[in-house]
Amino acid sequence: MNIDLSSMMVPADCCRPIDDELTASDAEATAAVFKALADPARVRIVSMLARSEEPACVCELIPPLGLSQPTVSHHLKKLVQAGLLTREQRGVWAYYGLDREGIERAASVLDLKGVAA
Amino acid sequence: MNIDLSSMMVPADCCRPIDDELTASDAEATAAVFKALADPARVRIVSMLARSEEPACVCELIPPLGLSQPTVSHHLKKLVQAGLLTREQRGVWAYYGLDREGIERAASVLDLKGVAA
DNA sequence: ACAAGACATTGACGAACGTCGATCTATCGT
DNA sequence: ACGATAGATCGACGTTCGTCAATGTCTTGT
Repeated sequence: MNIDLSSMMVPADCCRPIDDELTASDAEATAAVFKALADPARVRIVSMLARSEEPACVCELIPPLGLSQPTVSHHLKKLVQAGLLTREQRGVWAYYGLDREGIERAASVLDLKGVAA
Repeated sequence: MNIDLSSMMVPADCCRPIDDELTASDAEATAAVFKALADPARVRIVSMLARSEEPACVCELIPPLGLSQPTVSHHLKKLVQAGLLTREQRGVWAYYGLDREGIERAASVLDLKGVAA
């Protein structure tokens, strides 16, 4: 009682695992970048810096965010660690700017063109 | 002892708040999408579906993920709610596929071209 | 009608996260 | 050297998240 699997339209043999071409560490690294953007405050920070072109210091960001200074510093650190922001010390002030390269790298992950057929 | 502020190279008048052109709810909505992608398992799910073109049923996803069935269902629900995946019931099976439109909408947020000068 | 299978939902638990007040560090002007 | 200020770090708190076992729901075949 052999069955020709190739001729079946509806796969009764569902549940054959499809291969994951993404390593566990690759997925973790990608998720880490999105995790950095998974907070309203950090989205607003990136949004503000994207429109200012020139870097901004921390004190400029605190009022519009409505958060305490330590909290803003915390978010900025997360974004720098994710490679989305750059930090530059100018005297007493710390200036944060967009890491265009990092942003583009994150955007390329969502690029569906060139993937699959 | 008047001071000409416009001629100062270093802004002693730092810390003037820059305006946030993104509403709080807008930032929250954007963050919600990234939050859906802020997990290694969900990144792998999207990655797998991006390469398969045709939707896949849950049972196909469980083995490569190495997670329990309820956990996989949980992740799939999150991705659907974020507008990144579509769900279609075919008999006993539930087929999940990429929501290309949703993915592109998320990617457009990271698009720096057209923003700032 | 009934049993089996695919998937969703619930409840519980530990880990990670966002937030703040308090404190520490570093830089500048006097 | 000192006081003032920008920003980072620490410690603690409540909340959210990822995970699983157990259970529920719905569809299919007998």
